[in-house]
Amino acid sequence: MSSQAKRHLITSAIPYINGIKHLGNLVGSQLPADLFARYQRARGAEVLFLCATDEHGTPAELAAAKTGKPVAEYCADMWEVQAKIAEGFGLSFDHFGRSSSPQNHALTQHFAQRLAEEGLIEEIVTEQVYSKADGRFLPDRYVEGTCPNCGFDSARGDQCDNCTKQLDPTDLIDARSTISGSTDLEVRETRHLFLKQSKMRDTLDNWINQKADWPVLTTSIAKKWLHDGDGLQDRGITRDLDWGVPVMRADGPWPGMEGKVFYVWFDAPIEYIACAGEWVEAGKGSDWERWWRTDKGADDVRYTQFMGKDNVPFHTLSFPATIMGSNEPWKLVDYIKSFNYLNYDGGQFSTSRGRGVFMDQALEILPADYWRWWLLSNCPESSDAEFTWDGFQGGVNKDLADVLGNFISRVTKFCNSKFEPTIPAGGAWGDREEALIQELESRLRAYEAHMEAMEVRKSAAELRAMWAAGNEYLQDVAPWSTFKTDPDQAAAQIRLALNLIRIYAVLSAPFIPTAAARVCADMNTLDMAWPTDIRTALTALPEGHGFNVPDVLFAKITDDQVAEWSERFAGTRD
RNA sequence: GGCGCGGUAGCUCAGUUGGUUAGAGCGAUCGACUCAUAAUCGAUAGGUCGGGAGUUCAAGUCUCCCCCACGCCA
Repeated sequence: MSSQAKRHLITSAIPYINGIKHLGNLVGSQLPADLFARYQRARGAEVLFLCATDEHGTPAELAAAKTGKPVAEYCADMWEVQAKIAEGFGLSFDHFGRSSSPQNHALTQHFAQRLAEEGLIEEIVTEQVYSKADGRFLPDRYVEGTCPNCGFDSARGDQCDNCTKQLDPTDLIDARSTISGSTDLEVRETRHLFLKQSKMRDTLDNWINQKADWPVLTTSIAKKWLHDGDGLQDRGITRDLDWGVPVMRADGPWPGMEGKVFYVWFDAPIEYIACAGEWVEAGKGSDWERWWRTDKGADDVRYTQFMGKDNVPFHTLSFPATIMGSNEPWKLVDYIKSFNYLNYDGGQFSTSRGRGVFMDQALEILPADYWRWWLLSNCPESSDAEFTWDGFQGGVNKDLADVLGNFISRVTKFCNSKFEPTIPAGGAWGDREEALIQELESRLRAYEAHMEAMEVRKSAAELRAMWAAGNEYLQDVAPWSTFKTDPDQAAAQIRLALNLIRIYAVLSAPFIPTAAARVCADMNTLDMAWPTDIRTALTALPEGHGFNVPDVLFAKITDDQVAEWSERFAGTRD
């Protein structure tokens, strides 16, 4: 890749503060983003990898109320929880921020003012359901009642789940608040700010049309929203809530907007930028504008976003509309990598039903690398993917335990028993070694190209093939046989194999960082240099270099465990 | 209902701008080896590429219709 960028800004879709995410959420954004960030760092690029919690909105308020905590405290606590779990999965964020940060408040208000100055904000009076008992306006989906169409008694204000008819809250018969159950509701007028996305439509359309190299999933969703029906619609960017960024201009109050906050979809993506400011405030960096302002050094940055398909409209349209509409030199995204959904054993993961494996539970039962490997090597790239316990057990046991783990085990133990726990001297390479080098060189180039292109599954397959090549080599040259007649030749063979272990650790680290670090520790080396030239890299550990014979690197998942876990995580199915 | 993504070996999936006998991993069967986490390596079997029509010298790969699954509908 001659055009390889040297500076990478990478963001993962920011998870909502309300609760712990499941494996489908993880594999749809944070995990592949981490893979890419780790790979780029390993290749020597300068990387700023950012993520945060998305904290505003009604669901957070309600979740906090349920726990009896003030919403700010609830969010602070849940941020801790999510940050700790992210750390457990080895997600190497340079900073894990919060959309409720002062930086985001300031930037959100700044963008709103800029958009207003550019004529892209319109004030519109709308009608909203107000609950006197709750003392608040209710979002459509928090109003329930009987569907006027089919008679279903739990139809929501936005749609009836029974007959799928789209509704207006005022259509409902015997409407009630889902928060308190109160039927003391009334329709009140309220004034809100709308972002005039429709004025940006042609600009966005032209921009998307230039992105021929983006995943079809990304562009098809964007184009659908641009061209479907009447085209891109203006969107309300404010709400009648307490918890959020107050609707103000950067330089003062916004008359008529007192007591209102910006809607979560407006402030959440701005947190990508604000997070860089938090990164500086946390003392981890010194100049965030160098990453985000093309007039201040960010013109050579390549910015890549990772997200699930449900987030694509915001990232292809709404957020770019905010950025472009500001008419300021902010860095626009260069590439949007989007993912489909991961299903759980024939159905969807379900938070409400406790169906499927959630991030905290996953870490309780197995090391992060097991999940990282399987999720990434089976990630929902071209279509929805399926998690099954059989598939997970088979994949992990075969790839990690048998192919990689056992290779390390057989090589180190053989060396230890026939020689010493030291890289043995003697012998020389021949044709078989040359053939192996050729194969690895060729596979490594393919691996690099796939990683650069964020072809996650293909990258994993290529990496695995490199692991397998080591086993093929060993089987061919059979050092256990050559040792009997020509110990020097066996020494040369096992010396190569021991060096291969270090190379595998380096190449595999983006996928399985913890195991890779452990292997390097066992091999007694700090040399994590990318093996650009395989031939040279195969001599990195010199003759006489001592190592520790490692314990089992990946214990296998047993049938009993699978039986127990499939029962435990099945949830309450109907 | 509209739109979107798919429907390729038992399973999970690759298949570039249409071009010789449709590929991989797992699983299965057989064999080799015995250093290793009963691991590894090799070989074999297995597909009328959802169905139908069409364009073309040539279609999994383009066009139209239909069927099925999943998702979205602000």
